[in-house]
Amino acid sequence: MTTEDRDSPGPPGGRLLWESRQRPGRGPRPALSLERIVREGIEVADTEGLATLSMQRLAARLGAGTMSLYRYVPSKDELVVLMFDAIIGDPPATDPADWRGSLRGWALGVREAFHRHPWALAVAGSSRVMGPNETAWTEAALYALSGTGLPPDAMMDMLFLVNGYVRGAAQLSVDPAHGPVFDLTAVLESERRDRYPTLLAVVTSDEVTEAYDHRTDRGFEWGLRRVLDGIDLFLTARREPQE
Amino acid sequence: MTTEDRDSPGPPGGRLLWESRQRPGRGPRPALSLERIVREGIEVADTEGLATLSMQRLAARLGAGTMSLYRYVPSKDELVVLMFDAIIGDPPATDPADWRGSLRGWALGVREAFHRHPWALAVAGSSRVMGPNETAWTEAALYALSGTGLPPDAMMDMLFLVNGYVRGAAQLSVDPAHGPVFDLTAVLESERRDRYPTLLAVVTSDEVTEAYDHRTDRGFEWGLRRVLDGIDLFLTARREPQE
DNA sequence: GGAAACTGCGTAGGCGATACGCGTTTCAGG
DNA sequence: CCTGAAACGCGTATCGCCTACGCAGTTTCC
Repeated sequence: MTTEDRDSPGPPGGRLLWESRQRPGRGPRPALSLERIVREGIEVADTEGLATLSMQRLAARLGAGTMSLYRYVPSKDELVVLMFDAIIGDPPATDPADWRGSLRGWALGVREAFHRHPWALAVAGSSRVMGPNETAWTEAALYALSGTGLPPDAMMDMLFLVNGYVRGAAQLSVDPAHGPVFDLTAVLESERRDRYPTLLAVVTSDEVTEAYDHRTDRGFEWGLRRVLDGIDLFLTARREPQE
Repeated sequence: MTTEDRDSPGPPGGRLLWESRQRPGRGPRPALSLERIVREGIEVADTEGLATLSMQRLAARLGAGTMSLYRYVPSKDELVVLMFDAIIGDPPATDPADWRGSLRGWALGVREAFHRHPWALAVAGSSRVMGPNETAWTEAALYALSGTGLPPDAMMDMLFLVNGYVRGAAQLSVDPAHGPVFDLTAVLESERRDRYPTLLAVVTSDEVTEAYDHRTDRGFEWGLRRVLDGIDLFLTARREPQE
């Protein structure tokens, strides 16, 4: 991380996320717009990484002075949060009658967003105000679960479980810095390599079944199926108390 | 993240992680040691967050000049990676005859480390060279799975699944900035709150079953059990091909 | 025809990482 | 011993970044 971690004492206000902005009549017409700034920020983060995103570079790209951006955004952190909510977008439709299919689509949607915008993973990991879109995703997942008859906190937990898997798996298969996720060269060259016999056997094995590759959608879905199976088992057992 | 996301173009070299360091005879005795610097860095990150960790502050704490640290560490990024491998420590013992119990202990161990050192989550999410300890954890998990008879890549996948859940769940229950993980006040005060009926019903519900609380070990284990159940189901089905 | 409400943005302050080089310490080899 | 090479501590300086402040120009309202 290069320290990209923005973790300030308190999360940003999020006023821009939730309050409706209206332009007052007075004053010159703004040359930029919040939307354009956010869009360009996403573009930079996508192509060159979040770490290289600076207010000066962003302003230059927009043909504006650095400080002009601060007429639209109170701070860089707030901008990043806005970028995050923007790329998350709208959740897919979910159906309480089909929690499994709904959660599957939901999970694939989250994963896709993280794959398209690797920097978003780091943002998701920071404490922040949830934006309208992210909240809508939460709502969609809970709605999908609302047909299961689970108590509220158990629903929340299902969400944590699925969300946890999606995030973790994405983190392992997405590289924020456009490099290899697992760099094992150091291990292989180390004189201590015999401390890791199983790992070396696995890594050097020629036997590669594509179905399991987590960098592919199929690999991701394979793991997701295990998670949903686990949930299913729980729900079934719950419906039929003693067998 | 406040941007904690340190994502530079390439991961740090990791020489210090893997190469055995030996002090040459020449020159004055070092006043500091790599161990002491790493330890103090962890201390700062634990108590004040990774974002507040700067080379100057760290040096001051150690009673040294800022640039003295660079005699021990090539860059701050490398230091952070060393800190990560240090806090991960040694994995618990695992047993191929009991993959489930082993993976459970493994997962709890990872979770505990992340809870003790919240900043480590951000580091784990960045691309980096795996250190000896982290590699040992990987080895331990694969060793636990080596008794299942799965092909190598399927073992890797199991590891991804469990690791994914652990990371994701930790991320959701650990706050890197010592604040509330979910800040819903903005949602509740928003005029758009009726867009999230299920969420609001769940959140405002009085019904709280502690068993599901993911911030507790019990809640975490509850989700973990679903994951392991899913794996178990897969292994069983695999052993009995057509029922 | 002001005054008020905005706008763009130059300037400057403060902090952080770290390259460079100097003076000093220590030891190996003569 | 003595001397030069190897290491060490660290002051200085550069560069990049976020952002507070304030000014000058613009538009609208009364």
